[in-house]
Amino acid sequence: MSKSHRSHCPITCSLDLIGDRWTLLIIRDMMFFKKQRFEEFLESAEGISTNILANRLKSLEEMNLVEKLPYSNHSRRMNYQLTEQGKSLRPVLKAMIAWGLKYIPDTKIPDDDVTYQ
Amino acid sequence: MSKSHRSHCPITCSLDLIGDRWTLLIIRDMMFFKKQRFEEFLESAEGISTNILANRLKSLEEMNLVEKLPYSNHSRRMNYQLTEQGKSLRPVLKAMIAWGLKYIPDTKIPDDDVTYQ
DNA sequence: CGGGATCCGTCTTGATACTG
DNA sequence: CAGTATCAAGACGGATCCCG
Repeated sequence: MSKSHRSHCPITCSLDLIGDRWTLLIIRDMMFFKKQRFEEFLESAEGISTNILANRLKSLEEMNLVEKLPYSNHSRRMNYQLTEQGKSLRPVLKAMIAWGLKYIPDTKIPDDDVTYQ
Repeated sequence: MSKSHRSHCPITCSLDLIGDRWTLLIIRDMMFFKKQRFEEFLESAEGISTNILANRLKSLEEMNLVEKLPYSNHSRRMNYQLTEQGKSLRPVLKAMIAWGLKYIPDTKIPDDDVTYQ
């Protein structure tokens, strides 16, 4: 990710940026589950380890898909939030949700939840 | 890819199946560029190596996104074609194309071409 | 305590050479 | 032409440590 582009193809370039097993999961957490903190991503993203998470958050910042803001003046706590460019990935995630729900057995949206909107 | 699911989340599961740097590129070649043969994918998919291509094609077959058909009786040539399930990934690719074109500099659709439809 | 960095063993990926 | 074998490089998981 975030390496030099392999081509001018928008699919190839998109995959260069977000085509791994974790990046879109972190964006999902921010977009649909309103997660904002390191520890929340750790819990939510099915088994990501701390070094990988730190690495992906840094990449996402460098790609301007996410911005890192201090939680308050008196805490080291950080908030990670989607930028406009990050939010614009919603149609991509929605398309994947629709495809997954239709074609992958056992995928579902939790009924007690209004997520994925 | 094609390992056991990490969860019931349709995004996570979709990423388990197609969330790597090559799989969607091969599907792009079949869907938009009408490629069907091993060698065509090798040329088109910006530097994929033969073992990775063979591996991904096998995975795609096992996931029933692609089917492998003999080209003729008297040739070892194989044709790889999208199944209905594979074709149903079009909206995902279209969403990535739209995002890439809008947010990644230097991405473009070749003007002499009517691809990506 | 939150947010990482570092180290290490393992698993995955990939470039290259080779084969039917 | 369409792959397989080999082996090196890199990505990853988990534990541990660190720093404010």
